[in-house]
Amino acid sequence: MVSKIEHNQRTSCPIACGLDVIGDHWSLLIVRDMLYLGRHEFSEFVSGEEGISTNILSDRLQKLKAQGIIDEVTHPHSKRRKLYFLTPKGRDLIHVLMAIGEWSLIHMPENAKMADKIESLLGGTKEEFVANVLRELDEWEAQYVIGAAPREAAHSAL
Amino acid sequence: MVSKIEHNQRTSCPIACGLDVIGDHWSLLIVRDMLYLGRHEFSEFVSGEEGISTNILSDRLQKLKAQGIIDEVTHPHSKRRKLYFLTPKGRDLIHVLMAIGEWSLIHMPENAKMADKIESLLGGTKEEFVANVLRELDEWEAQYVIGAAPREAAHSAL
DNA sequence: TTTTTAACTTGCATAATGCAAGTTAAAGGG
DNA sequence: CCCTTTAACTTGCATTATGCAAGTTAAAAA
Repeated sequence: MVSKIEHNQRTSCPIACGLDVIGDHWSLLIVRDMLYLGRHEFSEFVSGEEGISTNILSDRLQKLKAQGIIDEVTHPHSKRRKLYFLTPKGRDLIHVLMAIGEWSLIHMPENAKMADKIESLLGGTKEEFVANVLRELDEWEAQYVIGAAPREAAHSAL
Repeated sequence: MVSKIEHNQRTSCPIACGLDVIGDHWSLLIVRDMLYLGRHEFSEFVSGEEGISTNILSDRLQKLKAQGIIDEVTHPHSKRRKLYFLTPKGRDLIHVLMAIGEWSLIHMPENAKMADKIESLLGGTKEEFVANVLRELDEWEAQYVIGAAPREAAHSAL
């Protein structure tokens, strides 16, 4: 697979294509931060407990933006701060993250435990959980992202 | 995240835990080969169009086995050949692969196209597709893996 | 017995990562 | 206005992972 820098697909396989974009250790953790943990700023990602270093974070944010997975606006209170948020394409990664989380909880229960923040969102069914997460994002975006209309899930195919 | 060699968890987050095990470029492609493409031998993985090199393949097979995601038996026709197959834990990664594939087909349609082999398995609903894939694996295992009873999916939680 | 072949190793060059220490420009405070 | 702080990056450099080609080993085939 080699360099994710160039984002040149090696194969037309959907799985290989997807992995070329999100198949590294940090990208999906950043998406997780935005999706589940309410993080939106550079400093919030840095202070996550996995300890990403600033050069890698900077690099990944750039690549995720280039791929249309995230976007950014300047913080309303300060021009030197940025607020990152998921595009519809990025939001749809929730299904990938759910699958990974579910797999870990089932097959590595001794290691994996749910964060309190996430557990509190667990209302009932998986669908309700997804809806809760996306609604939270909508509310946040309505407040911070200018001109952001409530988004609808793109999901339907396959 | 650093070394996947030591498999030491950095976090109890299910997503981070999962990514520690399968969050590299090659592991999920190997699982894909076994799950969707009917590949079971070292040489078959090597000849895949993504072009994994033999040292990496050797390393990943070892790690996947150590994680209980795959297992191996010696080929019935030859003691120097091995047949690799997915454990129930490995099979359950089908949900992760489905999510990634689906995401790619929706959000990167210009790059991602389904393999013929996979397309032919697409009967109707997603559930039927999963069932078809798993049934194929059962049939293969019944033939090659001694003492392998038909497995049932572990999926239910979350 | 000699030659193939499958499945690995090994060595070495290149690329990606981690870590610490800058850098730059906006905010805030006096 | 000037000095300090801070957010978001860069840069340099050591460490680690990856890619590639060339072995190695032991079982099969000829």
